[in-house]
Amino acid sequence: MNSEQENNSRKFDPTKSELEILQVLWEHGPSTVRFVNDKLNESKDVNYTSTLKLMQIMVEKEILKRDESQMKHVYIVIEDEQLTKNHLLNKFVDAMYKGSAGTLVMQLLGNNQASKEDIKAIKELLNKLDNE
Amino acid sequence: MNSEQENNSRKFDPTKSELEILQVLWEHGPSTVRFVNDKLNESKDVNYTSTLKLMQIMVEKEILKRDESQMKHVYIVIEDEQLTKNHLLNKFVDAMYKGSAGTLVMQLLGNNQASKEDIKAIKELLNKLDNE
DNA sequence: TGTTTCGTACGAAAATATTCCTATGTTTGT
DNA sequence: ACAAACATAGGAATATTTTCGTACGAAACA
Repeated sequence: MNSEQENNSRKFDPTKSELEILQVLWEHGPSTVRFVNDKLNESKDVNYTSTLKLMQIMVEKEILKRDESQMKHVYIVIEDEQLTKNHLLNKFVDAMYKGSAGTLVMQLLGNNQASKEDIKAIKELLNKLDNE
Repeated sequence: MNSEQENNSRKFDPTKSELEILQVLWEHGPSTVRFVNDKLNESKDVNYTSTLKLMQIMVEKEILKRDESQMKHVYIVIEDEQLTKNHLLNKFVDAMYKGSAGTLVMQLLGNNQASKEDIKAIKELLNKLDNE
């Protein structure tokens, strides 16, 4: 169905690198640059000041805010994780499936990209939706 | 479930603009630059030679091939649409939901982003999967 | 045939995104 | 107090993506 719920969320389009940072923050909550950088370095090679710079830019863009009360600033995601993911998901569905969520799910289910547990959970959710 | 089926498809990562072009070609089949550019101009403002350049680059990258037998070259998508979408979907799921397709579907279903028809179709597909 | 229109090729400019160097100050430990 | 380790700030260098100006040949047509 349509997914153009053009929510209040302002046009927010994290770049690839910004998304990597967001993922760390989503997973671990408010963090210092050092922590985020260490996490990033588990999978790629990036200099501390690069991460710092990026996070500073994200503050400017109001993607993050930070607590400067300590010397080691703590960065916090501003928009709720689910809201952001929702927004990105909608964008993705619109772009790739012309807004048809059903088509996407079809593809997901039809290509064995969902586990047994996934499928079970989905069925339960569907049942729950039925009873409403 | 994991969705790292690292398929044969080479690492293919269309940029934003490239994706817009792919969408036109997916929807309308092999097309000339003129046609694609006109389509793009329905929603944004872009110069003919910009689109041309982009499509030429996509040929270099082997995202597109082209038929030069006519003066007006006809551009054709190389990789199958579904394969590409699959690949992008996997990437998206991995990035946003740590590879859990179920989580994504949850979000989709849980947020009224799926229509009644979508839901019906999904149920049917689930039943079909059951009977296999 | 001359001119206008439409096509491709190519390089360079402009806009974005990413990385990191350098300066400078704070904390930690000896 | 001094050195080493660590923090931020900011600008510059790179890399990538996107846009478009210019050149030039083919087609359309008056």
